Amino acid sequence: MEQNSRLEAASLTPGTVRPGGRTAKVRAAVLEATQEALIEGGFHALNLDRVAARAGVGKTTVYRRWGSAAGLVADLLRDMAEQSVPAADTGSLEGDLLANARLVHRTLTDPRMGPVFQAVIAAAACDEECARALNGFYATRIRAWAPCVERAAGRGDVPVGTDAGEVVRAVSAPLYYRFAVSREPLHEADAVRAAAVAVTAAKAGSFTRN
Amino acid sequence: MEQNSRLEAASLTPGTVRPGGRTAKVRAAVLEATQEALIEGGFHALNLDRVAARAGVGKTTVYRRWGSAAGLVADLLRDMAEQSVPAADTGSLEGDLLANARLVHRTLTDPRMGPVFQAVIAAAACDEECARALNGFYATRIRAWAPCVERAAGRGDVPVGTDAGEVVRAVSAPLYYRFAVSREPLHEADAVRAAAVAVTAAKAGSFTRN
DNA sequence: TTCCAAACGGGAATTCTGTTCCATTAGATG
DNA sequence: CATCTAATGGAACAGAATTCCCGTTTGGAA
Repeated sequence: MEQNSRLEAASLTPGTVRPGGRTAKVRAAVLEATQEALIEGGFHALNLDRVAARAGVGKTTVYRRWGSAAGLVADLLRDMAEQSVPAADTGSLEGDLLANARLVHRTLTDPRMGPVFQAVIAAAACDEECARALNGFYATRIRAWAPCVERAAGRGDVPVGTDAGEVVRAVSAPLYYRFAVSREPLHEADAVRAAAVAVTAAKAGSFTRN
Repeated sequence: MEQNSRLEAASLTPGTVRPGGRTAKVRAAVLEATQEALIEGGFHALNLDRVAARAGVGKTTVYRRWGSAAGLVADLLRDMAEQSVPAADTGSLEGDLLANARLVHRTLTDPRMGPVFQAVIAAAACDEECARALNGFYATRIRAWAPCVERAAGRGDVPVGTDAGEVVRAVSAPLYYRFAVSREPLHEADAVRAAAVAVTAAKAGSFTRN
């Protein structure tokens, strides 16, 4: 019985019974190689065979543990979600949301991070598991930045009942829209405007619940 | 010389020398089949072979004229950009932007159009030609809706110098952000809020140029 | 109406992607 | 430190995607 369950666990998700040492090294190398491949060729060009070669790992291992291009990206997203970046606390809603807008702008225009985000958005559009992973990634980020708005509500800068998450989303949305949807170039001014619009609307009570 | 240029044109872009009759029928059938395939399986599962079969067309033709999955989507996008939908004119900025927000919401949640937009966003993230085509599609839509904001400026509802395009983008952005980036469910309330936020910020002058 | 070549279509040949088998390596447990 | 087996890696294999070849159809100009 006990032996059976161990066998079952192993056959279902390789890499979970012996997570230490080699297995962890392999995962790190594969995710690193995946990210490099996404930067160079995007999601469509992601190839398990080449990822394995670049990671210096047998391709059988990659096929067994991740199964598909989408599986690789989903795992990369889970890895990315764990690396938290601290939210700002400048003392004013304007300052905090501007810091957020600049961070998003800097990330999306970064020559390495930009292509990675293009790729994970594409992967999420192609695969349900990736979509859930991407959703989790942003849920984490939104939760991390919501306190900025809650502090502003505490100071009386925005109405009580303001949906903090919605305000945070409103800052990112115009930047991601240009980046992934309308495919227009992103400028610093877009980040400044996004923050300003969110602050104005929040103070006017456009984000209150109900 | 003349014969040479004709030959060259034919070898470069099949379907441009004799665009009438059969060629046009084949294109229509292939783009229709492409859309159906995207609805069913998304961009990642788009297969030139199956598209050809579904369109009732030789697969050689599809490979020759479109070359790749990205080529098919890019042409589909050019076709979609040509089909214009008229913008609203309700007499108020609130009414016009709410109509726009509802239209976007309805489109993205439509069981057929939703998957198509997921697919073209994914394709644009994978391929430069698709990215340009998608950019052209939204440039057309934004241009079509900008007059709503310009009329509001004429009425004195928003400051002179308000960037009409930016206001229109601001309405779509939160909806597309949920749809394609954070992958959260879209509700009617999101559309209403998006329109309200854009109106509030526009009236406050957050979208003025310079 | 006639003619020419653009565009198409079917099938073979090729290339590339993904899968399976089995021997080898190395965590974990006592 | 000995043992057991999870996890890995190389190689052969199977299957799908793409290209090539060449005959057929058809749009459009004379």
